[in-house]
Amino acid sequence: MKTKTRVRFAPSPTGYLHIGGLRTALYDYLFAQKNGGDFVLKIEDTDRKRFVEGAVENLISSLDFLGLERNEGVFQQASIKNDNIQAIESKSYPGVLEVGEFGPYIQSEKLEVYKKYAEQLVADGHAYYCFCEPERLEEMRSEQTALKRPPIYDQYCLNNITPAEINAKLKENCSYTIRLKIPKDETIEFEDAVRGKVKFETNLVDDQVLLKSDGFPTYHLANVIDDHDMQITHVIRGEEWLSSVPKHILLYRFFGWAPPTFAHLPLLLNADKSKLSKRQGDVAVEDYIKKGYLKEAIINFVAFLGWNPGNGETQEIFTLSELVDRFDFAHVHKGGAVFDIKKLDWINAQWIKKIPISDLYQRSLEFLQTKDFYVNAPEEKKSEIYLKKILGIERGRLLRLSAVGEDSHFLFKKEIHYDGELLRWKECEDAETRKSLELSKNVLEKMDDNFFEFDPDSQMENDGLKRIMETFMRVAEDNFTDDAGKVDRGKLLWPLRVALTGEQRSSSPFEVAQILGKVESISRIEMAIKKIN
RNA sequence: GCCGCGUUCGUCUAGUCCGGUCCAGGACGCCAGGUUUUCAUCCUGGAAAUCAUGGGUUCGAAUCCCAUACGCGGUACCA
Repeated sequence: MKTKTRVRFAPSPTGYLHIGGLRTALYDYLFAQKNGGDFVLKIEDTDRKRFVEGAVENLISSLDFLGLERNEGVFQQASIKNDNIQAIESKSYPGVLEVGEFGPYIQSEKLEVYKKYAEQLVADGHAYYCFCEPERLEEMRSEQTALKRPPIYDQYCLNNITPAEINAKLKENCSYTIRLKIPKDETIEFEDAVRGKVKFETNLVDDQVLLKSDGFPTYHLANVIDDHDMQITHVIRGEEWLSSVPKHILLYRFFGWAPPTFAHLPLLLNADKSKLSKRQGDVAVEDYIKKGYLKEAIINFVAFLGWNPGNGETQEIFTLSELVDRFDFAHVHKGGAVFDIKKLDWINAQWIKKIPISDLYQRSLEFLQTKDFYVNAPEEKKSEIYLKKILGIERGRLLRLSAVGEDSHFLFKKEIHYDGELLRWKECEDAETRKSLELSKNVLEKMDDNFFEFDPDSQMENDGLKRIMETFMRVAEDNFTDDAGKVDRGKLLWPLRVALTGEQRSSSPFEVAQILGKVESISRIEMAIKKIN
């Protein structure tokens, strides 16, 4: 019988969800979904020194926001879709829930388990107690480095302390650690899902501490035990873990367990190829969300950092479920990938154009509420339908949600202010400009009111806009064609656009007029005519 | 230092397993031109990689082998 695919994302609560962590979680999700498997979230909080308050909750929220659903492990009430699911509240993190039969999913809650296994290893002769002081270890290491030898524990406590002495020390409550006893002269070889065969000589592997003197396990011990307890079949993690795999393989062997498949992902890099770091830009997923990147775009972009669908595929924009269909380890890259924000911007712009207008509206509101032009706008210019109309013309030029409305601020104002000189098209005389504006005004006055009504949610072509445009184009041809038969549409359209927007650059006058409506458009033109005198 | 992993346009990458169709394809960015005035969008075109370097195998190598260089990761009672 084929065992069910089970993967896990195992972040440490030392801050927020890092973009590299997201990439790992994404690949976990994609791989699990693709194989009809389970995706488990557990928390590795064995390092109390680096623990950050609120980080667990934040990690969960970020994954939820991005839509990377898990079916087991650590949750928050809001992320549990099914009311029938049995959840236990965590003791160490109030409000955090644990769901599933293989818990606890928080390492600090299963300390006795790790200790029991560590002691079992000692009993079986695969690990030993170590009473060395940190100072001695440090001294030993610097001596080794000075002699240009690999810094490795010298096994002092393995060779120089009798069982009776160990018992005595334990009775005295001496501070101790438990170290893994690495066998000599062995080659550990394994098959990595992305890198292929990798081997290590055990003689160069340190007798790793498994249980720290504070009673907490190290990553190596806790990780192996958890993955076994939780029946994890594929361990997907960053490349920084590759060198510790021999320790993990040995642990699996000593416990008599079959190791999972390992897949070590390439690193994410800064522009200068160093490991992606905060110094050179944002690394927290929530920073990107705050800047107005859509979750779809973040996922789309991150998925392509180290993976591609292969086979000459030229599609670049993928939904989460399309990614699930295509994902495989064969196309995961081995080399690190530079995080290029320009490409993210482009993908974001594509997604802003792609999502339904009602969706764009919902997501834009929180950004709009931070803008003065929105806050100070009259109520009728804050209506859902009006905002959707604005978004309809803005989405084509918007890179990030955080800039929403900025290019259309004149649509939020009752009155616009600008220098009348801006109305002049090229070398035109004032009289010509005035004539042009009078003409536009006339055209608008005679225009069918229906042209100005449209449903921003509709997928259908905006017929009114088409008609408004056609009308003005015809008028331009009729009035501004020179003797050579060349039309200078700018003579009509530039003053019109400036009159409506007060801006040097903006959307087309047709779109703006349609949104403003007939009455307001005309009054803005009248305003403009006054400016010329 | 030692161990491990990597290296195709500025960037993300296709192609590498199964050598010829690759004087290396796509995308972002950049440059130029075009469309309905401006900006943006969109469209068309362009510049951009001696496939890290050197050797070997072969009729033929980005693709196979070896060496070197460079980069990165690990080398903790951190994950």
